[in-house]
Amino acid sequence: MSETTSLSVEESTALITRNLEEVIGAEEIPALLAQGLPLRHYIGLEISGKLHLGTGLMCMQKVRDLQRAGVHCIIFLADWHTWINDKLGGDRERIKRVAVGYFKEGLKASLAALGGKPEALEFVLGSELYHHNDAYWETLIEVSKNTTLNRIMRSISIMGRSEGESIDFAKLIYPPMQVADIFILRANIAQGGMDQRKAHVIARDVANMLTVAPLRDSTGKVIKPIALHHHLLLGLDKPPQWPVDAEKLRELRTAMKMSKSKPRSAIFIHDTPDEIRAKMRKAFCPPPSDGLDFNPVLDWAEHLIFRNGQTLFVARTPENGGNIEFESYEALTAAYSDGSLHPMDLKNAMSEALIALLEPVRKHFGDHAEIKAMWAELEAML
RNA sequence: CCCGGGAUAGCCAAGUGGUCUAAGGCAGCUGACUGUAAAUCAGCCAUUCGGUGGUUCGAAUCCUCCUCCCGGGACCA
Repeated sequence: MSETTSLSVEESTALITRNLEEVIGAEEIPALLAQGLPLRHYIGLEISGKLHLGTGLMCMQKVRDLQRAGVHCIIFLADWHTWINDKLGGDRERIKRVAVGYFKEGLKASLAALGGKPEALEFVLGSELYHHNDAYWETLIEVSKNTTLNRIMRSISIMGRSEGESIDFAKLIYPPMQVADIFILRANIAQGGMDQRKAHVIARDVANMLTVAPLRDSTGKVIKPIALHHHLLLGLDKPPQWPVDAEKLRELRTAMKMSKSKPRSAIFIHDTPDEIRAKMRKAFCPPPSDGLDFNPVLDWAEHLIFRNGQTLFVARTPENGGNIEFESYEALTAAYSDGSLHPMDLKNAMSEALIALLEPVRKHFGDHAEIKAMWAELEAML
């Protein structure tokens, strides 16, 4: 508790904004910190299948940073959004059980593994937030009245659906609901992957038009939520288009990301060491001659190891060059580029690094029968 | 409720009475080749065609009933 208050505005700002793909409203942060406004963060998660590293590690790394910066962090368990988006069979009771069971435990364990404070997390369940909450529904209407149908239709990519896809009407309610969530949770910081920016941009655009639940700073002035967008980890499988056409990168990003619906592309937070080794061994890992940009193994090394303040130890036989430890991503890519680090050695090193990083999570799921049962229940409904 | 169109492997999809123990593609799996993966090559991958009853020597293919999906329309005192 004392560590959070001892940070300067600059230090806090740096923690809040580091290691992100994009920050919208970065210039507003120092002022909010300086005036001592309590910062409330939010990240909304659909209760879809198993938790993979994108959620467990990428999302939670930022949550850890925010906690260290003194921000109150809220994990919004979006059971209604899950229902709307046809995940988990659309069974609301099961979704709710998985949310407050498996999901909560998985996220807490992941955050703990990254050095965060799971006990300080606030979990909010969508269905509970909405129940008997006039302000929520009023805000939903206000958000809707201040945006357009076209805008909403263009934003359905936030739910992993492509524009032009045939959808039922409920899916159009999803984006404005997500925006309303932010305001009703009084979150002045909204976090999500790059795929969530459309919802966050709408939130900022309508922020000044809301009358029921506007966000305010300490002086009472209406403010917009700061939007933090973290990197989307590449899937371990070959991108749908290879080589990647830089022109089409925008659309391809989503197709290239790790996805639980493509098991080969993802590692889950409680995968066993052997599963991790097997998936990593099969991972797409193009040679340096193909460039470094869309290599998922390097991508993971950068975002999960180095940006997490760790080093990468590569155990090699003497004939393959002997052991070596990389202190930075730059050093790693330099070695990979000049051919002195073989892809297989890189993969082996990443496997062991991830196994070690996820060890506490596996332990959490393995040691407690009750938590293991939650996981089993989820597996059974996939 | 009415009209029309559908329902074939994880997905897309051919096939409209026998040669269908169901083409092809994607995905997936295995092996070969690479000190990784990818690419390439070889192999595997529906005894079964939404369910039911029937016609027939013989049905995924024709008929009955049922279930579900899609499009349109009707109803809306």
